[in-house]
Amino acid sequence: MERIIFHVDMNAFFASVEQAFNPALRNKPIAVCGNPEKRTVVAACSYPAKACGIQNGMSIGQARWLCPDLILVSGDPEKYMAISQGILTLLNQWSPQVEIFSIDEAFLDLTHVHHFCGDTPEDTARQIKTQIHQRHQITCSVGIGSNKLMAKLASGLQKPDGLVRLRPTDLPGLLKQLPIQNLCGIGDKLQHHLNQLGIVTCNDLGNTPENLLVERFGVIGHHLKKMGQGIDETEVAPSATDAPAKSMGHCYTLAKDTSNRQAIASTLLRLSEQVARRLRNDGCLGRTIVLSIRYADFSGLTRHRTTCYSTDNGLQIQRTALRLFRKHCEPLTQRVRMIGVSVSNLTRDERQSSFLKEECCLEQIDCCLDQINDRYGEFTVTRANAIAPLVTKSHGFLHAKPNQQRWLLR
DNA sequence: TCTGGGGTCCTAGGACCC
DNA sequence: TCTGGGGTCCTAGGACCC
Repeated sequence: MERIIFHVDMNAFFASVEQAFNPALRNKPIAVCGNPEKRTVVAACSYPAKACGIQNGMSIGQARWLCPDLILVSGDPEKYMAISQGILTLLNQWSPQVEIFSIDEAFLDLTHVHHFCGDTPEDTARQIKTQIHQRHQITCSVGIGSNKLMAKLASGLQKPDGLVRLRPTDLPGLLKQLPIQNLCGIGDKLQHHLNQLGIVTCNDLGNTPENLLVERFGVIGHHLKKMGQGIDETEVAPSATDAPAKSMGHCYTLAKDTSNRQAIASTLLRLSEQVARRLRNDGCLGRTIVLSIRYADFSGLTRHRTTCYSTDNGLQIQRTALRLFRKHCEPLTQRVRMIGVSVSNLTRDERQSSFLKEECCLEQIDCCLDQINDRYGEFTVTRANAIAPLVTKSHGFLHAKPNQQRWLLR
């Protein structure tokens, strides 16, 4: 039996949500980004903005150059997550097999649903689109195919507000022209390597001898060959909405590239505190600390260290991250552009080690910090050395010194 | 005009055990 | 006493996604 797989893809999701909440933004070129005062890029843009040539990932300067009337909106991830949850609830009413692919995309397996009811898949898709629009005032494109690969390709063929069904008989014509980078899973690096082998279209990929692909790319060679032929046997795997996170992290692009060690250490501490706060909020402890660095020339590295203990303490995370930095990045040969800290190897917090004196003390401090920052906002109180380079005479120091730390009250 | 941020998954390779 | 080979687990690092 031919499978009936839907790929539901929200159109310009973040921008559409902002327009739904603020009618004054509708039908205008808008771009959702980070803090427009800092180095940031376009995370999503409306269709009038796309018409000016603006694309996701583009710098704000370039976007403004292309579209001087562009309206910049600072993104609100919590709002997008709430809408995404609402859409997921709606999709779950259509099939028990719904796989969340990202905040604005999902796969549905409707094979058995359509086996038992009279509606065509296209009818169902139209009903889903109508429901989403009525409830959230945003449009989506639905792709229908006999597997996830084809469904995703189909949804990309008509935007915005599209509905495309690809049947197996449509495949040969489509794959003949389609560039390989349109396939989900082929990014810049893989595309470059494949192009070097003369493989440009999906058809080229599907016709390449499998042993050549395996020889060049290892085990993914088998998978690449199938992708080029439009074959995808993977199931729609229902996502557990309460599945625990596998890692948590934050990264920060500095206002200016720097080789100032104190600024780097402060940023590491600030990021570590942010990560630690999330770990505590989610009741998690992490054992592997990951440092990511991007240099001025955009080269970068990622280095891990797995510790013998699990932690949710910002200072402990920062110490490990700093050790990684000293070991792998110093002496610095060029300025640092971006710094990231994340924690993986997560477990539930059982507080088995909390009887250790130092940890008890650190936990109490963290608890107080969380209460203050929850009430008055992030970074109301933080370790002074987390923002030391930013401190001016106008800031007030609070000279409590638990563990030889200084605290800064904003 | 000058390139963000938050994740997951996969593979290679080493350590370890039987 | 010395040691092959298979399997599993863990870690590190990169590629990829939106």
